[in-house]
Amino acid sequence: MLAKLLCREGQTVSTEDEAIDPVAAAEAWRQRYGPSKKPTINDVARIAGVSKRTVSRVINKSPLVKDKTRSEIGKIIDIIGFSPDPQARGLAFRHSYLIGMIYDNPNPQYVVNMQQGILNGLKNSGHELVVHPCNRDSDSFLQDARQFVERQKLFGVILTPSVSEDERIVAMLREIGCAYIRIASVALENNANMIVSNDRLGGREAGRHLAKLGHKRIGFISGKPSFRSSHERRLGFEEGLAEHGLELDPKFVREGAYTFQSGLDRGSELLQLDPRPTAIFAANDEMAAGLLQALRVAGLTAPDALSVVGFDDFQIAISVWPRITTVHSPVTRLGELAAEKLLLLKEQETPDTKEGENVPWLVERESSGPPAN
Amino acid sequence: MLAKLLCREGQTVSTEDEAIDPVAAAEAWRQRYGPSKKPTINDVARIAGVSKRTVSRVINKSPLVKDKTRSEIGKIIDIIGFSPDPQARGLAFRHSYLIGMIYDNPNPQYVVNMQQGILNGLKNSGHELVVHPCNRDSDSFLQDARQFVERQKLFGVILTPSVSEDERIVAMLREIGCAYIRIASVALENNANMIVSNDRLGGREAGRHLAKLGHKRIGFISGKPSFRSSHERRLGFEEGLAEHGLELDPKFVREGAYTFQSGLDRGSELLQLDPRPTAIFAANDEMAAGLLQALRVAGLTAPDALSVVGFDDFQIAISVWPRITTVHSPVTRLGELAAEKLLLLKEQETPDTKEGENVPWLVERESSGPPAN
DNA sequence: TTACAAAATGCCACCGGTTACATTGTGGCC
DNA sequence: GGCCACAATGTAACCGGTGGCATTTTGTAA
Repeated sequence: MLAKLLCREGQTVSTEDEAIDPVAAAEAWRQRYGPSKKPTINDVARIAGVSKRTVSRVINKSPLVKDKTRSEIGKIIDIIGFSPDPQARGLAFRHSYLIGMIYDNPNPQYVVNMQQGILNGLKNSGHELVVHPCNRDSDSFLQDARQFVERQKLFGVILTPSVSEDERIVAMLREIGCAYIRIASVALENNANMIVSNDRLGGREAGRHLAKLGHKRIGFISGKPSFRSSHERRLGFEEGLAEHGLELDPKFVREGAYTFQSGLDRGSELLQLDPRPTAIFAANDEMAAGLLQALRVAGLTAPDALSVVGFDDFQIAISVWPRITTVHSPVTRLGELAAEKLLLLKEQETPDTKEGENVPWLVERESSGPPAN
Repeated sequence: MLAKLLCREGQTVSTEDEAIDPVAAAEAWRQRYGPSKKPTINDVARIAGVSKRTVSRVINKSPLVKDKTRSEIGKIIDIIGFSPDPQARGLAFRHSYLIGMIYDNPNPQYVVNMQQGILNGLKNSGHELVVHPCNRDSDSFLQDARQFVERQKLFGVILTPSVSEDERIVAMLREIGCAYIRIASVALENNANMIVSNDRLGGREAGRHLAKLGHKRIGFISGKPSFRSSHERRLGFEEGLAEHGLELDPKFVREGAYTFQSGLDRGSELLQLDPRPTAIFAANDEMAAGLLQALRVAGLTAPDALSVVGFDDFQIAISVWPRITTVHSPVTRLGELAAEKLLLLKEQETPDTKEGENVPWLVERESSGPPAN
């Protein structure tokens, strides 16, 4: 009995070696301060009985920490709910945990899908998304962007079309050493910094589709020439036609502006031709919808009078009748990939650049069919 | 000659009083470090020959600084291009310069317009916008939001419908002491924290419009009952009708879901009634577009067979034919007001709460007209 | 000119993390 | 057992600002 007691005491004394049980101490701490107190690294260090430097090492996954120490500190962190202050961390690291999305794409659905994708890719990484719409024609465009990046010491930025095609901003980012990912329809540089949407392949699908349906007089409505995607979609479209021995007749080609109205206007022009085309590929859904409108105005309907194919597969493609056969562009996925790549970029883990991962695909709906006759 | 020299020397000596010319010193500094060096408060202090605390006072517009000192420091700041580091500042102030936008509105155009509006309101304030889409039905909804706010120590958040109508998140924000502005269709609390869009007044316009056109059999397609705006729009609509001695017949009322498809489906149902309504107010444009679709499917056209009025005045309202007569809701402006109010909220300058500032207005287009007969 | 309050400024610690470097513990080897 | 290399941890300064309080300067009345 006495021996047992002594033994116990002995144990108690021996545990002084590692102070008291860290788990108990952490729980006591949480008890004492209530559930809303936000702990700091100092609290963790005090509870664990180590210096804050050691806690810092655990946070940053330094290999220089003994396993036992690491796991104890880890437990404490879990129990008291510590998470390092991004501001303090950023101050020391000389960068923030903010990702900038710089864009000038006027299509709300593109923007929102892209944002959602980026956020998916950022999830649980401790980073947040800061949005920065811009206007490339503004005099202060570059300066604004630079200030945005430098003031917030952004972790990195993601550029979407058409800003992503602007070499000035890329040069600026490189100059100030800001990590960036460019999302574009085609590789514009070293693909470590690129996510490409392969619009050309999508255009090819559209071309194949109309060719296979038997169309011969085929038209195209482009976007503004300053939009690279429009160019790519056209190139691919022509490739798709060429596979079937067809080519685009310049008199059936018009320059639109990615807007509903331009699709309506250019579409009306094309419909007045004699003979008119039996199928038209519009470089985006918005214009395809305008084109359907033009048909209606002209007293015609798709697909019997004219097959219509769009590009993007946004909501509008299924908000009109007939619903638009279109090329689906995985915008959300692109955003996700961009975010993931950006994070890897900073970890020096040169991200493996799988080629052709994002390929748009055709979605057949009611707006296209075989030509009349 | 000698005197002159002495005089010069004398001046030089006398200026030791205020060290050397601050402007010259600042320019020399900028020369020495090149254009890309980012100055800190210490650089400014050193150049000005004062302590950083004084510079800090200038930055924060403390009245305790002599005018001369203030203007000298101001000049130096301009010349070397100093702007305080938000992270360091935030660390000391225990908050960041980030505004969160928490939203679950599925309409991309609403989201983008709102973001743009908020950014307009934030312009030149040194604050940035961090976006946080969420899902109110998720188990981790509250926890995610809380972590978002606390981790980034957000300056404040802006809530849009329908999160803005969720009392749980508001309670949480209040508990952790985070400033917030709720944007909603109607005042839900003390209006220091509210921006109201007065959807009821917009609905009233819609009601008046159809009543004035002479319609008697008038229908309504609502949004989900969980959306307050839908309720408000309906109330206003009924008021507008009532002004002309009309009331909404329950058999002409259907519950939609703010989606194109629901407009199409509920619209088809209403069109099959006999007698069918001669006018229908859809609680948003998306459903109004679906309703137009339903008309087309039924072989009918607007406005002769049916007048259609929508709400929002988003792109889709002019991307269909006939273009939709709709109630314009100034979403961008609401965002701007919310941002401004949030900034004022923190400055304690209780923002003056002009009532009825944001009133939706009717935009007449081709989808509405007098009833047949 | 002195006295003294008020205005203007400086000093130092601190916000919550980090890096550079010093120090202590540990195991292997002779 | 003693020496040494290396693993594990601690110390102090720093990132770029801020608060509290002490100190100096200024303006004004006696």
